[in-house]
Amino acid sequence: MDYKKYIAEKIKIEGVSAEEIAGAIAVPPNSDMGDYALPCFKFAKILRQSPVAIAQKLAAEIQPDGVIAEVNALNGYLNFAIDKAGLARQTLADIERAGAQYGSSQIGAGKTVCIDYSSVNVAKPFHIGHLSTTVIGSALYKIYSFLGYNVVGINHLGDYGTQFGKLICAYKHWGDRDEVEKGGIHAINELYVRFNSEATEQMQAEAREYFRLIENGDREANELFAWFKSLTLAYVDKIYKRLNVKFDSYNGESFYLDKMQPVIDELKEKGLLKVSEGASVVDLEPYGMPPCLILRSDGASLYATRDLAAAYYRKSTYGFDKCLYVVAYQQNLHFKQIFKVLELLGKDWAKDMVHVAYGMVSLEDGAMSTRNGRVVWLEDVIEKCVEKAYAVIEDKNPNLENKREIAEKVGVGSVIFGALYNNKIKDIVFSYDKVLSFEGETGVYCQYTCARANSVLQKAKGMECAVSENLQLAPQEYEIIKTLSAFPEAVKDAAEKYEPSTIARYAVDLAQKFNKFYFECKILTAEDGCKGFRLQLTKATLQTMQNALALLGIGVPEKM
RNA sequence: GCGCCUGUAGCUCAGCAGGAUAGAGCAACGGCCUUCUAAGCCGUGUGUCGGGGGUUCGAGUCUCUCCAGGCGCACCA
Repeated sequence: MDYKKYIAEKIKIEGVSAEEIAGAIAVPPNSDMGDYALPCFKFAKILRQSPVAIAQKLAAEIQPDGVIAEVNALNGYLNFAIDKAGLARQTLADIERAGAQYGSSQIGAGKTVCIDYSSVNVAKPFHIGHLSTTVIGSALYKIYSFLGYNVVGINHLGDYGTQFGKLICAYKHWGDRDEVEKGGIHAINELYVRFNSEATEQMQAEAREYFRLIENGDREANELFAWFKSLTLAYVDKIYKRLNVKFDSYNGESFYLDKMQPVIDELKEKGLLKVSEGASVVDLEPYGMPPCLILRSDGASLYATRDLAAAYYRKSTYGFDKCLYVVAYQQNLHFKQIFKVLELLGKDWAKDMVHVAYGMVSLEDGAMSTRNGRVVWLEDVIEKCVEKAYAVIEDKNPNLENKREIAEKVGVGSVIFGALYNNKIKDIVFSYDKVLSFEGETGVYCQYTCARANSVLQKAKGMECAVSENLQLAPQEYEIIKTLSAFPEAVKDAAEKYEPSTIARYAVDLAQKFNKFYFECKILTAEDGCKGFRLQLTKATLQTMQNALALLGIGVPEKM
């Protein structure tokens, strides 16, 4: 139920619509002032009365009913307290009925969203710099699906470029089939790194030739390249499985090679393509941007060309209503240019393209650098977190069954949660101290809260679960109810802002409120009617927490 | 130089399309396990919300300007 709307309809102010009033309604800073408030200051001019007088007058006009329990005027604010027991019954019933679907909706029914995320490069192992795009994109995938959208997850593979000529060259000189087969992506990456530090002029020339061979369909070169690609995919797939991430398409850059010409032709037809300094560009000067490079002076395509072709393909194949690119903010300009070019091409769907930009990851001693070996591999981070989780279980709960399985959920959850907890635009300085911290505002804290709730519910099996007729809510209970009832809104908010951290923050908030309740109100030893309510409250909290964490790709162990 | 982003407690960050005394976690110190998992709970302290103008009844939130940091700005992706 939309309380703001309900309250707004009760308030009559001449010349002000119910919608405007609903929009003005805020939440008081302190819950003992009420649940909703209408500041009356802006009506003072229209009504030619003081805000204090307006609030008092309105308070006298509104009769409490089954929904609004109390109306008060205070310092120019009109405060509303809603019927707590009513909200509690409604919320618990909603959660009971919807279960794992609580918080979902059908607002996206019939609409399609494409999300481009993770987009790994062939032959490059995952490092922590790839974590943000992967988990943010994945969370958005789950959030939009939850809201009823048809979602297409796209891993826009970096599988085209001169670096693959270098890679083949390096392999031909120094590589060994068995070693690469055994070492997988790290072995390939070593070859590439070695090429960059040791390659002679002669080899550089060879590399260019190999790249040309790939492009011209040479069998051996393409077989080698396909092999490197499959090794890469096998490697990332393992990580994706652990992180609960999936894709519907792995169409990468090379997929669009034969799809660029129509775009280039159209740019020419529409007179958008100009030759400048030998290259073909779209002039964006009138829009305050540098030109968008479409073809190099040697005629080769560029990043932008392939991205335009990909946008065309996605629009025609999926008919998206929205197309998201989860890519770091370094590429702000690139996407602004691409979107502008689409607009100039007359594509009205250019407005549906969104660059979901996020901050950069660096290390405490500066930027990451594969060359200097200053990298933190994602698999190492995950492994360390899982090990730490296992050690903590060994220490605190050594008799648990499935310790490995639980440690996996806790460790992986911790990695994901850490990457999603702050606003995505913030830069991150990676530190093991931080990811390995399992206290406070962490994923582990949320999971632990669930384990507590689960444990109570286990012990309550077979107990009477009825809620008493004259339900009186303790403040701690009401705080939880309010938070639970706000979950659907939090999900929508996260989707609108492309901001999964909203969900992560929500989960911590709910956990904090539950833990306070858990500590201050006994559940199992409460009186019958009260106990029934508290058990349902516990169950609803657990369910909502599971739903929230699931949207982030985080699992919840029953015990830990 | 131009453009975009960031600047809130010692540290890491929240702050709902401006609203009532600015909040969490970490770190520090002090309490709480013979009673529902102490990966927890409670308490103590700190803020020129980067600086300065402006709009407004009201600005951390909007606007202008300055400062600091990050990123980007033609043939890489």
